[in-house]
Amino acid sequence: MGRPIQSSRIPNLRDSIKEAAWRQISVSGASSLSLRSIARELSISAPAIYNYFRDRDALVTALVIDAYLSFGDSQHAAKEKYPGEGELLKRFTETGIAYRDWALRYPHRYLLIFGTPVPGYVPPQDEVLPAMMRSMGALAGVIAELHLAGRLKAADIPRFDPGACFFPAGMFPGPDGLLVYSVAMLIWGRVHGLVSLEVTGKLPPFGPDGDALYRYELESMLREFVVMD
Amino acid sequence: MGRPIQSSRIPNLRDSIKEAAWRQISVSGASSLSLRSIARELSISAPAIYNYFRDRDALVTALVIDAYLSFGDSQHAAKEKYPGEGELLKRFTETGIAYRDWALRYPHRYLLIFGTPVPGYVPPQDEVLPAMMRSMGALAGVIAELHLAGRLKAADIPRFDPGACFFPAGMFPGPDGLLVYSVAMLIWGRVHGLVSLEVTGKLPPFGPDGDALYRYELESMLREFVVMD
DNA sequence: TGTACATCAGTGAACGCGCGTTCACTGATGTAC
DNA sequence: TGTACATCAGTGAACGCGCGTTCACTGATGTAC
Repeated sequence: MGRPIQSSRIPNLRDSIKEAAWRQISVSGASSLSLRSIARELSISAPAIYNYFRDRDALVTALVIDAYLSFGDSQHAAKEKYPGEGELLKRFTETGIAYRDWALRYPHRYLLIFGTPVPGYVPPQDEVLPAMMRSMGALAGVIAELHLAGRLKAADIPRFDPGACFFPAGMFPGPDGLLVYSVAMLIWGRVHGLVSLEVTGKLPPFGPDGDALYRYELESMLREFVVMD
Repeated sequence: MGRPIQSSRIPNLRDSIKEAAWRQISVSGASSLSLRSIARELSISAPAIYNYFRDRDALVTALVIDAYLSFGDSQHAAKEKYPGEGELLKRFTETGIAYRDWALRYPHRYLLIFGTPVPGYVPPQDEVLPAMMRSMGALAGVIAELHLAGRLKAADIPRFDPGACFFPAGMFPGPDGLLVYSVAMLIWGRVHGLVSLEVTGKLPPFGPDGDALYRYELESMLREFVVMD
């Protein structure tokens, strides 16, 4: 009969723990994430989790990083759909649409990284920063490309000082990086506004009119910030 | 010597409980609000709270309503600073600025009503609705007034169907209420976007450049939606 | 091939903690006569 | 003015629960000889 076909051990337990954690977050939010109930769901004992994560906070940090990675993948994939020099506007729009699509597909990931902070938890900057910068860098990069192509309405847009910002200094290098930063903040604000209202259920979500509202905003940004053909 | 000057009872205990609750929320967020720790802070026993609130959820609901009332007070006060017929633009700007000022002054009240929902808690619509509609009605009212004065760029702005929305049907009566609704959603989205990024610490908060960024957005909305003089 | 051993993922019991809520109660207060 | 009484805000003990984390352990697995 040979060895037993299935071992009692779960393969890739580390990943299974994270999946169970996401499932719990989608039910009751990140602040009430519990190691014991994850263990219960996986039919393992709670201390077993400590073989994979130093403590509860380390698990949350891993989730935050995964969320940024997944978000970044979707942002860069969208951006790379239109890599041509003449496709800058399409590139912008596609990346903007991907922002919302990802958020609606993974609302709890979006809220974990962009929503109300989890009380009592501060993500360790040194661990999270690379994934965060990569993900936010996609849309910011498109804006920088628009600027390099001389297509930002540079004269009309005021420069805002980053100060002590979410984004580290040096994220927007090049000539007049402040302009790129300022446009990025304005655009991020508008995009985040609609998306977070939708994701928290305050706008009619997932519907065709959510689409229309959002697309209108993207077009309106182009009209306002970009020199059209 | 007469009666003891101070009784061991706290006057206005109901209010004291709510104040202690806000203090706790500002430290560790609404999701970890605890009746026992409120009691501890007030040096009373936990069951005493049940004389004033049916249960924990009832306390949260009272906080939500208070937040809407406080927000609504600030919105209507700002709006009434410029009641004249020729002061429509100032009225809009002032109300918009009050939106952010209130949020920055009471960040946890803002997050309680507009942030990530408290897991496991759904505010009872029938209790919360009046305070909510009054507060959101201020800015919406200004937009309706702009429309009545024929100053919305009606032709350029698409109409979005409210669908199953945060706002109940009938919030925007009058001719072409859908236009008012659509503009209100667009404006709310932009306002909420910047404000929520600031309130959650993702933009440099409380600084002069937060001011500038926000004022730029308000002006940009006027340019986009309103027929200027 | 067979045996001794090291590894180490996962266990079960225990620690000390805080929570919401209930219950019978107490004791100060104000009122009625 | 003095007494009997009703009211009811607040108490203390108890209920059953879930939590993160630690600890010494077990027992299956794979390796060295």
